[in-house]
Amino acid sequence: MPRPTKQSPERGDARTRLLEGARDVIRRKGFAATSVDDLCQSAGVTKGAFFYHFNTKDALGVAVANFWAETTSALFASAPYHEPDDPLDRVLAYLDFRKGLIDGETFEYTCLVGTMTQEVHDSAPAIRDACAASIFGHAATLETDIEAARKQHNIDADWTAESLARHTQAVLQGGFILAKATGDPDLARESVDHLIRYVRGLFGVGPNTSETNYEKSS
Amino acid sequence: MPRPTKQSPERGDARTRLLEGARDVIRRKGFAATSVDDLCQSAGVTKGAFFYHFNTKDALGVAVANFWAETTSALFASAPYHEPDDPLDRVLAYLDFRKGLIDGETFEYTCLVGTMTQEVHDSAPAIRDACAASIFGHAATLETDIEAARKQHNIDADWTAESLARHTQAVLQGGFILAKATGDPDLARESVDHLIRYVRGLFGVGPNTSETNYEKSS
DNA sequence: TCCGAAACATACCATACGGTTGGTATGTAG
DNA sequence: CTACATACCAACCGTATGGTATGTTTCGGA
Repeated sequence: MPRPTKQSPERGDARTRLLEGARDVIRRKGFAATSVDDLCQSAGVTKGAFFYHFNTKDALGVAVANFWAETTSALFASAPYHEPDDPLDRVLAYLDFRKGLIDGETFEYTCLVGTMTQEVHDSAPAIRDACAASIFGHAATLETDIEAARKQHNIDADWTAESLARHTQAVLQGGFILAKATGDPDLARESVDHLIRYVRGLFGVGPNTSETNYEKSS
Repeated sequence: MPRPTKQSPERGDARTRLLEGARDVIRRKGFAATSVDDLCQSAGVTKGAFFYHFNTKDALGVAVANFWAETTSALFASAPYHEPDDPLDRVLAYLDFRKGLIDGETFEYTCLVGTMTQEVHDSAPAIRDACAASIFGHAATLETDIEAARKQHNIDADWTAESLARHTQAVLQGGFILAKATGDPDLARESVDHLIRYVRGLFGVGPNTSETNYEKSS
């Protein structure tokens, strides 16, 4: 049973605070450069609490990757891009939704599991696998709509829905890297625009159909 | 004047060996997780040699990013994809060339400066800027051919050559992440295939023109 | 042949790191 | 009220780390 801490009883239990803090700190500094003390400070707990909930630092890495998978899948499941009847419109609305998420500070919109994958792919298989499950699990949710769109629009494609779904994730991940290189989220949005143009081209639709615009109004 | 070491007199001077070792070790383990001792071991030198050539670990980070920029630009400058007369064929040949480079172990084909950007973008501006210069400097070499192709083929585009050049780098970087997540280079090649299909679509050419195939014959 | 600087190697230091230990407050079941 | 598990805290430990101080080798030039 989680119990609130004396210092901050309103912020939830220590384990959740550690995961939320880790999510943000690791996106700023990376996994290896983030010390256990950093993680404890971001959560407002001591190392005793940390190692009570996680046996090792790597164990937190796995846990925060799973935490990321759960929270993002909940976000996407409740997002409005599922509304259109045409599955192609849902795919395009998804991409527009993703584009709208790219806003604010770098650590706010970049992908935790993409970042961690880069770092630990060769040294921490458990973390890498958890990250991969998050990435490809999300891609699978998109694959459904892509395949439905392919059938509904009678596209005789030389590509698979699976590969296109993965490609969307690759474009997003790559866009994040360019954005990090300059600190400018426009570079990530720019690649999403190219991706949208590509998908439209695959399905033979023009640059302006009538899907809802989900971009932030800022 | 560089001097060969007793242990390995044939492998060149210590500074170059440190840069070459850093290039490979950092691509495996990441920058933060790579210790100075790791770097010294990979080069077969001691810490005295390391700190004689580089004041700090971060200074090596900047140096290895510049080293990467120099060596890769030399590789691409001498690559055969510049041969076609049609600039569009050069662009497509470039993408085919990049696809052919994706082979072997993960650390052999992934991008050093993309990896380092992810890690240090918020904590080591000097390294980040050196990485950004490498990425966007390379993209600029591609931009020339794209712009020439756009004019030659009379494309009235709603995209710029600059943005498309950056997008190619984003796709490659994103493909590397997916490849790292699974250890399978096919995932990176798959995204390049989508990118090639996109570029063909932008210029209205079919799936099979006659550019040379630069893929490795392995 | 001698010298001095460049190019390393060796030994060492202070600190930060991941992890451990012992203890304490709180909740809960009987 | 007892007994015990959960959830956390404070202090500590051994080691690895980035960095330094100093010694040693190599080599071109006077």
